[in-house]
Amino acid sequence: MNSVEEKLSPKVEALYEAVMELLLEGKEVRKMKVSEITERAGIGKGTAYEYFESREELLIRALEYQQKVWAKNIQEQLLCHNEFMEKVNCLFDMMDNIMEKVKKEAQEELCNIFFLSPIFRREKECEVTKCLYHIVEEAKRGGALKEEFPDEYIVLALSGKIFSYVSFCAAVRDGKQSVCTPGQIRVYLLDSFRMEFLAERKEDK
Amino acid sequence: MNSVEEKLSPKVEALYEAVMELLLEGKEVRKMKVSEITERAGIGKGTAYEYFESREELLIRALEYQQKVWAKNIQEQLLCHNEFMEKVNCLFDMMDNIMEKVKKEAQEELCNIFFLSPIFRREKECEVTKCLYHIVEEAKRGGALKEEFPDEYIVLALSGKIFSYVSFCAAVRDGKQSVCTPGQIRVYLLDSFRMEFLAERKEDK
Amino acid sequence: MNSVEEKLSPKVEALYEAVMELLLEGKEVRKMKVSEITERAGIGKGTAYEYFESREELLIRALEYQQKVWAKNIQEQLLCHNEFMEKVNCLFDMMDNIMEKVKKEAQEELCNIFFLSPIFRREKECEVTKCLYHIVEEAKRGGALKEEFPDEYIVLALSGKIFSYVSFCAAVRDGKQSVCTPGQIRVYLLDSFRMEFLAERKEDK
Amino acid sequence: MNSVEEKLSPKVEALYEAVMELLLEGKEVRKMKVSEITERAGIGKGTAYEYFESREELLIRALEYQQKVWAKNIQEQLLCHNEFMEKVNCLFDMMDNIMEKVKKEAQEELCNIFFLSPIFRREKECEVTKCLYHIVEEAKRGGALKEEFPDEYIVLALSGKIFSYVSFCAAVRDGKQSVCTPGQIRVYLLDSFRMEFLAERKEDK
DNA sequence: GATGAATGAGTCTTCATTCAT
DNA sequence: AATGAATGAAGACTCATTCAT
Repeated sequence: MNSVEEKLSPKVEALYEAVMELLLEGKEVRKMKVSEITERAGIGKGTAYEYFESREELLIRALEYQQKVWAKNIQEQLLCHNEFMEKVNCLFDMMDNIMEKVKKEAQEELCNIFFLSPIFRREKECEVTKCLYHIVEEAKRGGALKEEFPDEYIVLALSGKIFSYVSFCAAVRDGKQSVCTPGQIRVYLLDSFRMEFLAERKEDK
Repeated sequence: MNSVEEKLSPKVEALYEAVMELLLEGKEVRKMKVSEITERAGIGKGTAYEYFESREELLIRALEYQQKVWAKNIQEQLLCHNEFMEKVNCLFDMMDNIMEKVKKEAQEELCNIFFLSPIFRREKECEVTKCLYHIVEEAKRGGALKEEFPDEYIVLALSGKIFSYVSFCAAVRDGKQSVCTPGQIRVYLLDSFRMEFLAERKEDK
Repeated sequence: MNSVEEKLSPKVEALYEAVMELLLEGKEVRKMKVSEITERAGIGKGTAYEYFESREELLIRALEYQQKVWAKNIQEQLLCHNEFMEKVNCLFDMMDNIMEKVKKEAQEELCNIFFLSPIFRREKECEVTKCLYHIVEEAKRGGALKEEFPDEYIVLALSGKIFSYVSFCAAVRDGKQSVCTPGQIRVYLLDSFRMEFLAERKEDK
Repeated sequence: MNSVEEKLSPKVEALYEAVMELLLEGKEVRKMKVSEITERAGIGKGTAYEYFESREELLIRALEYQQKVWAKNIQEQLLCHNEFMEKVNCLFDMMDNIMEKVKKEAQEELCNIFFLSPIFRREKECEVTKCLYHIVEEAKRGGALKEEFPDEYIVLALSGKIFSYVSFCAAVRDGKQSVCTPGQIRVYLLDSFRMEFLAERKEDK
């Protein structure tokens, strides 16, 4: 029912995978050559043009698709948790997992593509942002979150903290000298979120 | 005394300005041609190569320089304010000013270059981040900020909020439907920062 | 069985031919542009780079190939003669033929490439020099040449005389005032060679 | 009285010297940049154009001049010897001396310029060739050489032998595997010349 | 459908030459 | 006279896209 489930043509799938492989290996998207991608995908160069109008379109579709795949994974993972803060915690865990798999050089590129670009080009509503809205709305209905803040601000704050965390981790991995460990920063960020947004009746839980 | 004050060769200055002009007009840095830059600068193509090894170096130097110029402006502006939260407020104002001058298409690029890249490549410590550290340390010494948080986390939280604000504004300008106005978001973000980090004895002031 | 026989890709062949055409028309190899060569070959500029890493490689391969072709022709021609001095005579004839086909401006270039360079870069043993060694060894075995001289010196002397002849002819064609005709010079050179190297029992043959 | 004696402008002299230095260091003449030459000469780039129309002219004049200088040296050296074969021997010695001073990479270039080019462009009669004519004529007048050969052929043969010797030495220095030593080749070449051209009455001398 | 050889527009970069100082 | 900053024509090379097979 979701476009992610739709079977992709095997060639298209191979192309999407090739783009992601190269990305995770630290290749900048703008520097990916069509020949590299098709070679990696194990298909002929011309074949890419059977499925896409241009290199540009191929890249955009590949990244779009990957976002949907990740959003779907995130949704599934979040289903494993009932409590709101557990879900938030789980989000941080997933970020850790993704960033660990990725070459240092790819981290910035990845954040650009999956954090920044969706933020700026809202028209193509970011799939991951939708997840955030979803759990925020749910938590509000469940009374876990304070009523006074609009969802929009809560989501903005949450994604801001996630972004802060990810960028801090990336900088540390990149050799930056830091006073705090990523773990400490994570505790600070989660505590801060809890203090600001969690409904008081948390205590009776 | 600062390298920003050093008189640049007029040709170099023209080149730097040309890069910034193009950037503010929404041209992606990676797509800027040497010919475009030199044409805009009003000099011959070869002249760029009298001062820079390559297109790459020209672009890097131009962006580096611009960051220093901006950091210097920020420092000067911040001197006009005594109280910490006034300085923070001033930072938000300056972000508004910069982003207003910029074409829609340039906003993302600008954030990439002046927010994200410095975050990821810490070795070349971001000039703007240094300003943040500076005012945080000063505020701590003055007793305006809670002692319990390390400077590193405070700076991270502050830059996270600034980034959230900027990206929200950009999205709104870009036509995104939103419940809140940028002004409201700004209030939320500043309040949140105040609640989390400001020392209690604020009241007796 | 020889690499010259191997069918070249038609594009490569066209490129090699184009280089030779330009060379024979008097164009200096170092001044040949890729665009000129491909245009002459009737193919696209990019195509040259499908087959060669660089302009440099294209030129080197083209000249290498041409040398092999000529060496092969020379070998074949030499098979038509049994007696050693007839073969030497034939070599002079072939030089005449080649140089006649060539524009005045190309003669020096041609000698540089096919005489001098191989002399200096012996590692890539000159194909034509190999022919000389071959007929000298054969003649020695057949008793036509004196035993007292090493093959190396005989070949050196022979190629020296050929070179003297060719350069003399070139100078005359170029308008140099000369006392002797090329024909007379040729006689002198061949007589000299005969006197120095031919075995005495020549007469009883 | 000779143009070599005429005092050159110090700038021109510096330029000529710079060209020779670069040449002897193995720099190909066609790859010498005006900036390299003027830098080496210790003068401004524009200054070269005060004295020469173009880079081309500068290079041609520099090489011409150098040939004259060498021809003059050769003439002077030859004056130290009375007997013809001593002079020839001396020529070989001088070639050895020159080639020894020169970087391996420069040897081919040098031979091209000072042997081949003069051969092909006779109009600008080679200074060194003039020396050869001079000693041949002198030796003939003195009865040291056979009358039967025209001077032209004798000079051609002599220069051919010198060229053979030089190229052989260069190849050996360049690592070529050889049966003979340069010394042996030299003996063969000189003996050959002696046998072919020296008048019989040598013995009674 | 699939291919990959062929293409050539588009770029960076070099360097001989000029000319204002 | 001497300079060297400025120039821009020229040329090598890349790579997205096409199209005949």
